[in-house]
Amino acid sequence: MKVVSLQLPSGPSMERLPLPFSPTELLWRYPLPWAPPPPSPLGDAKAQLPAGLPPEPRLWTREDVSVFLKWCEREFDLPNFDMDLFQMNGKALCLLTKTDLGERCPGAGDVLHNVLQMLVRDAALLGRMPSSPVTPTARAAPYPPSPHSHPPTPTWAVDGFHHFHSAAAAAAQPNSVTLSPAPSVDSSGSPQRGETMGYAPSYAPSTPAVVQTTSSGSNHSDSDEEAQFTPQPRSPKDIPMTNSVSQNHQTQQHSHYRTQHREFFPSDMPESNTNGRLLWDFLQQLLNDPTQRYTNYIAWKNRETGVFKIVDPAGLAKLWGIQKNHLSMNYDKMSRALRYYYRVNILRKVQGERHCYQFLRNPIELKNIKNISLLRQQMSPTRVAPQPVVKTEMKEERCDEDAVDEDMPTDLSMAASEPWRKRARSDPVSAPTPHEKHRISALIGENMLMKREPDYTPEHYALNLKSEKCEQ
DNA sequence: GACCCGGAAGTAGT
DNA sequence: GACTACTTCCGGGT
Repeated sequence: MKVVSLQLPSGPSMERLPLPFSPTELLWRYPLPWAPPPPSPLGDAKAQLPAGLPPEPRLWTREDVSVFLKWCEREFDLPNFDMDLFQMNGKALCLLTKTDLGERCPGAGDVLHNVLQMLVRDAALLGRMPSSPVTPTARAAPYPPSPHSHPPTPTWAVDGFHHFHSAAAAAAQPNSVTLSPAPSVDSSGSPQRGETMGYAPSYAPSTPAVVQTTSSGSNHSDSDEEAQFTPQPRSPKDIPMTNSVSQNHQTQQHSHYRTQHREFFPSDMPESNTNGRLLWDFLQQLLNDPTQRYTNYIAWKNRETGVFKIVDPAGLAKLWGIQKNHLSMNYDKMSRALRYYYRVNILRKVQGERHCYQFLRNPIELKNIKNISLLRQQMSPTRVAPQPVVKTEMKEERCDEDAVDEDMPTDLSMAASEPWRKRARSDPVSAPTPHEKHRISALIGENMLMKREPDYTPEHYALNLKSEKCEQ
């Protein structure tokens, strides 16, 4: 067995950087934090890479990965890899940590990892790769620069990133991440080459799962919670291993999930102007995942009307916490954030149904709003009428609330908290004083009559875009 | 007890 | 420093 003594320079705190900046992501963001780079010990090996194998590992297809692994077996005299554990593209492969790789191919993880790191680094050196792991070319997509210009897709449920993907799809494809075992309902794995639902897989969020807890020592004091967070497979289909499976295999699964998690909504995600950093966007992206990989966490109840259900509140909160690097996130906290969206009419609660919410705004509309607080300028003074899909039993429940919310403020910021809005239930008589009313009016402004009308219907969501376009 | 609500203060990023 | 979008904590209602 050849000895590959690759001394990868260890970047500054690379492995200790908390999510969402995984070591791998850091590598992408800051490809060469340790300049000047040492000469690549892989120089020879690279020259011997199988013909047709792109020098940039992150551009590899699954087939390329297979070819590469086979090549590694031969070249470095490694034990045969279990190819089932490497059903992924190059980008996903590069996301695997040394530990991950070691779990998948005991005894060869270091070698594989170092080879990959070298290839990645050298590719970055050559400027072959963009700074982001995610759909770099999508930036050229015709994302409307103006908050009032909208892409042409009229159906909001499809979500804005549909067309953005479409535009960038072809060029972005090589950078999509496909991981295996595929968490998708699609047993064939994550979408490849843009075949699913007409979406291009330029952005393929990985299955949310357990965060890295052991390898790389990357996380901090919240690791206790992290350790408790176990992957929640969507269906029996998604559990390729059963209890009878060896611990080793489970570890590999675990590792797999960890790896996926590190890729969760990389911050350079081009599909929106918020990159999943905003909660509504995060939810939208989970909901609109082309392969429906997150339906075990959150799922549409009625996509047309924006009604969705949080299937696994705790799990979803964990995901959100990981996304925001608030690892102590729980549903209580996340739901508080959701409740702030009530104010700006981004969300409403579907009364009478647990964990059910409704988007009140077209995601494209939201994505074109650079600043949520701008919504205060778009607020209709009247609350949205209950949507038809909401269960009838809720209607009574809504009554008092609607009355209370009549002059609902529109500012999401804490600076504009709601002195006039006493607790609806505990203090139903507290109404805005004249002075407060005045302030509300000032907040609402004049020119911001929303497209939503008092008799707002779900159809408005779909039509909202259209009408806005026409107005322009 | 879980869910839901919203006030209040704090925080990280811009 | 102002602002945003939460996060955290909490008391209270369902």
